Amino acid sequence: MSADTDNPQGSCALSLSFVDEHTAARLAEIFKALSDPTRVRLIAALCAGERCVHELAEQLEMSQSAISHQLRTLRQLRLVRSHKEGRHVYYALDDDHVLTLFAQGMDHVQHI
Amino acid sequence: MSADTDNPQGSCALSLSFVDEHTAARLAEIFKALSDPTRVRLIAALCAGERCVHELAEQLEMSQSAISHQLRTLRQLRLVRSHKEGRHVYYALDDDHVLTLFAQGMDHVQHI
DNA sequence: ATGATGTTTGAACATATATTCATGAATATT
DNA sequence: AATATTCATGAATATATGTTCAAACATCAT
Repeated sequence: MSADTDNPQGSCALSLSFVDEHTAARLAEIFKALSDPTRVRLIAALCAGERCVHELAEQLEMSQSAISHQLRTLRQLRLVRSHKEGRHVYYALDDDHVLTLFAQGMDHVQHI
Repeated sequence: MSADTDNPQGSCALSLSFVDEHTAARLAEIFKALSDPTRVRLIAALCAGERCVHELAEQLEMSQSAISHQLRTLRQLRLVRSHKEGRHVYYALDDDHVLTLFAQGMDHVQHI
């Protein structure tokens, strides 16, 4: 069996198999953002629309500080964006890409 | 602004926003599997077809032990499957779901 | 059998991570 | 002004994770 020509996964597989270390690191970073249950629940909550920090803290029944720390992680990785309205800081999914990625993960979980 | 009726993300968002803790944990687990650069590179390598451990170790220029440890993580999360042929253990992506999830991540990275 | 090859496993260590608590900054209310 | 609310930040701690090394296991060849 020749491993080099063996390609059971389809035509797009070839380009995916050439992932340089930098890209691999960035990919890992994105997935790492979603590798924590709290952050998963935050993303899920934001699928329904934007929310401010204390709303998210209530919904997840966690301290405001903990939520803020996690939102910071999500913010740094551009998975969410925020804007201020008075005292409140509203968070929302950065774009539909995040939702698609998240939904794909859900698919996988439900598929197993 | 009524947060409950605000839904700028589309119709599928509602169901995604109701993610119980167990599902969140499983989702996080899946994403965690892809949250390490080595594992990302492994998945990428396997996109081209099945490979045995020492081939992957050569390609990634890492010790066989390190590769084996990471493959175990991926195996436990059903992202890869393996079968033995003589002394060799061949690994492959478990199904197309993995490839789709991975490709979606690539999309996101290249989109930012 | 003996030795060589391919893979897995366990233990130990260093690093990374999430969480909590305390504090500070900005805004709103009285 | 004084106070309360909302959020961000830093430090400390406990836990989790990746890596390395050594040893064990399985398979094959001689």
